Amino acid sequence: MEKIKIMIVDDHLLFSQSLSFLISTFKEFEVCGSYINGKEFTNAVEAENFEKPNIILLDVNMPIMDGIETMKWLKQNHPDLKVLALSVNDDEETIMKMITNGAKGYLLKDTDPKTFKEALLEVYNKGFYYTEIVSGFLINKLNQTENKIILKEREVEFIKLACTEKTYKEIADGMCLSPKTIDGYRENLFQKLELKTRIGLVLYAIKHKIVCI
Amino acid sequence: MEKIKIMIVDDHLLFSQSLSFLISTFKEFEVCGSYINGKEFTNAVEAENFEKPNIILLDVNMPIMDGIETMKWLKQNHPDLKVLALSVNDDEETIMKMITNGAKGYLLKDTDPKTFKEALLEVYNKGFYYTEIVSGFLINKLNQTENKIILKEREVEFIKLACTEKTYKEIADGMCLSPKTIDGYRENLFQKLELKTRIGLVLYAIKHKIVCI
DNA sequence: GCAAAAAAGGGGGTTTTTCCCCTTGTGTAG
DNA sequence: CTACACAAGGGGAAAAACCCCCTTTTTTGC
Repeated sequence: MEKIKIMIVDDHLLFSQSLSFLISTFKEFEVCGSYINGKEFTNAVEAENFEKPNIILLDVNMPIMDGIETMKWLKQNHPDLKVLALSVNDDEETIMKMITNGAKGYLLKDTDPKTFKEALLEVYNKGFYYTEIVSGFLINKLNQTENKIILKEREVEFIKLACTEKTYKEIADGMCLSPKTIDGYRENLFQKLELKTRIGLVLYAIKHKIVCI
Repeated sequence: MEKIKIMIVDDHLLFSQSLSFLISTFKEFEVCGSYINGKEFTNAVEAENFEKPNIILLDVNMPIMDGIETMKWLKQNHPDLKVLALSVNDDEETIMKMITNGAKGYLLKDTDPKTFKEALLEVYNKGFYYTEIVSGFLINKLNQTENKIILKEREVEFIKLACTEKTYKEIADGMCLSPKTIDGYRENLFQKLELKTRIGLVLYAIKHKIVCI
């Protein structure tokens, strides 16, 4: 019987190499490659001699090209490749981004090896594996009546500058706009995000990873 | 030849179990136990039938009782146990906290298995293993001429409130102080932390984990 | 294809908050 | 005795926040 081929994309070498050993103890699977970030992985996919794995284990937090970017790229270029996301992040936003970009499942790294193996088998056989946490999020996404907040590029730019010690005047200069326009951006965002002060905006930005500190 | 006994404390089951396999491929070592947080580990240490490992691999980010707390407990109760910290965090504060509390080394999880094995051997033989990143921090700690910033309890209280949408007047009410006293706290902190605005204070607080978001 | 709507940029003016400097009283530890 | 942290306050300038208003372009809905 031919083994199911697994590929690992994770920047934590200690983890990916160790995980290889764990997988090698499962008789149904074998690891056919591992990469330390999305860039290395996508480059490999583009190579001539690339042999498709059955499942890709994709980490979310990676340098250079992270899991979400990689997922987007795969959606565009190789939507047939099956990805099981593997991460420590359990926040809704990250999980939903991975799922909506085509990940077939999302496992936390504190999953026990038995469940992990089950997930691999399900992804291979049924095509997906959704844990309770993921399906929970999917359900209340449906009940949310599509009220998701979309920030425009220019707004994001403004938010990033608002998360510094700059005054609004300085921000205006930085964005080549009149301070009055900046005034408008602020008012708009305060209303849209239900905030009252710039402090709130900063907290919102950090919470939603618009800026990283 | 008797093998060197390794104990793993990490909440990421997938990682700790996988790491066990990796270690089992090293002929000099064997894993003699693993725990999913500091509490489980310290309980085990207290147990009658506890057999001391030669090296403890300790994760920093864990629920219930994290690496730093565990390190403090070990320093108090079992300073003879050798700990090699293993984490994804590479910020100076975390690393220094682990080292000053007695960790014999601090490895990042993106270390390659070869270096990892070297580190284990060095900790066992020489008693410590400091990577460049750690010794770098140690050196500029020495050059810092002990100017570390100590925040008083009341100041921390103020900072926490400053990281909300409250006005200074509301903060004053919350702390049962005059707004003018609050003014003093702010001025003091701005000078002490080299900040100019409340935004800066918020960013500082988040960066130094005074508040969590 | 055209109107309506939404997005992007700007203006004037007011109130509130923030920020900064400087002073005063009060315990208290050296 | 005095230096020092802590609490409180005054005055004033500068930002920030909050109003209502305007034009122009781009997008979108029949």
